[in-house]
Amino acid sequence: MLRFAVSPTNDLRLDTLRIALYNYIVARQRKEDFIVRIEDMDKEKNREGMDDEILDLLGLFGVHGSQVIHQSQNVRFHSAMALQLVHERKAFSCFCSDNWLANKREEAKQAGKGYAYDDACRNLPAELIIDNTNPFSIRIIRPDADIVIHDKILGERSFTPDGIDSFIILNQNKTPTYNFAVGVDDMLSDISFIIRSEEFLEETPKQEHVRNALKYEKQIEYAHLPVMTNLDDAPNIKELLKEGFLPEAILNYLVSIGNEMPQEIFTLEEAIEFLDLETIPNIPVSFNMDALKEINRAHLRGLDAKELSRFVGFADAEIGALARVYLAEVSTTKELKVKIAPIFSERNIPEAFTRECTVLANAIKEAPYFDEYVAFKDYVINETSLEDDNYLIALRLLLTNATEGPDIAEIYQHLKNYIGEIVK
RNA sequence: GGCCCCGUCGUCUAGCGGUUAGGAUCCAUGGUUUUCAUCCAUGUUACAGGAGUUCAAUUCUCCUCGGGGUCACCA
Repeated sequence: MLRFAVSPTNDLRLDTLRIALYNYIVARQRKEDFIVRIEDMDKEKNREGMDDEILDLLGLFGVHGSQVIHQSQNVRFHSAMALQLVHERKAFSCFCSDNWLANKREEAKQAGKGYAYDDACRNLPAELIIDNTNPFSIRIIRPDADIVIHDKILGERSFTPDGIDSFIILNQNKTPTYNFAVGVDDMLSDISFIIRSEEFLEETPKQEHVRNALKYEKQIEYAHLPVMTNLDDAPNIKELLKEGFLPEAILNYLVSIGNEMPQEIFTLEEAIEFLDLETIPNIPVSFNMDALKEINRAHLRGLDAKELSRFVGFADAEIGALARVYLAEVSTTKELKVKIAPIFSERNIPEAFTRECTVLANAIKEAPYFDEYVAFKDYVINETSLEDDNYLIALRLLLTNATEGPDIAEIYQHLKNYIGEIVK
């Protein structure tokens, strides 16, 4: 069982989607189930409806969970297991105040050392606990030996007890903390393989520690993907879709970034066939709009002509083929629309070309049908006896409503049946 | 600051002890296309720095410098 865990507090980001895709792809490779877990423990930050929005977006990318779990539904299990740990003296009540802990942290910083809780409350006598009316949290007792993680990408990593620390598993209000909830939930869902961003690497041994304390024996496999940087001013998924990027192109980009695949352009099904976590180098990746555009362009080129035409507001294979010609210079459906729409709109002829255009238009209206551009061009030139380069620009203006663009002969091939419509 | 990771053309990268250090892109030049663009050809450009180990280091080790991550009663 693999899972994608996401909190419904913010719009789905590219790096988060990347993690979802990897988990889904590997689940399919291993022929295991895949679930989505909504980590909705922070009631303050949760955004209404965000969970459904995220699920809808995942669906666009072909990612479907066999079930959707809301973490908040598991709180009774979290509480029960925390209680069990307290009974077994693997966890203890901590009465340390926020201020006091903050001071400790500051002291450690001044001393140039890493901070770890000093276990001050670990061995409080029972009577001190019973009589204490102060609020308290529950901490799990730190492990007494290093915890070693075997990672498909990073290899073997070990973590010291100090680094793992006697961390809090239940807040003062007795809600479970992140690492405890996640550690328990992955156990409850029988998760076998976890792929996540390397920025969460330090959390992994803590969650392992929780499961060890609960005597859970199944070994979960890990792959920590190199972090994706440069995302602060990168567009989010919804914006990219609006800009005219295809989901399959975004998927292609996110799976190929920092990961040498046997071919540059691939589909989800091909990714399932080719992806090999073991060959991913441990190097941070950064978002690159140009690379994404290039991949989007390739996916648009691969579309069936009629399908492509729908993205620019038509349902006509010929116009789709025309749009494909324009992919030489643009890379999103939105940009494509900007190129195609004027062709079928009223002409906007610059002053300098009005004479040529009028003459040419009259000739074209009288012209018979020509299958080839060269014959068409020779005919109208001959009829109008215009000279020098200007007539070419004028002709382009009449045909496309623009002074520049791709090879006009190629454009004519797809436009020749519409000449009567567009040259008036 | 502690701990961890990373450093190859301007950019994205291949490389896993012996390579003329390869590709893509950008840039420049030439050519095709009676315009622009496309397309084709050619060319310039890189192992962060310093010590080791070795017959041999871009590759292994250490140090310096640079970049990133992480150190919550948030998830």
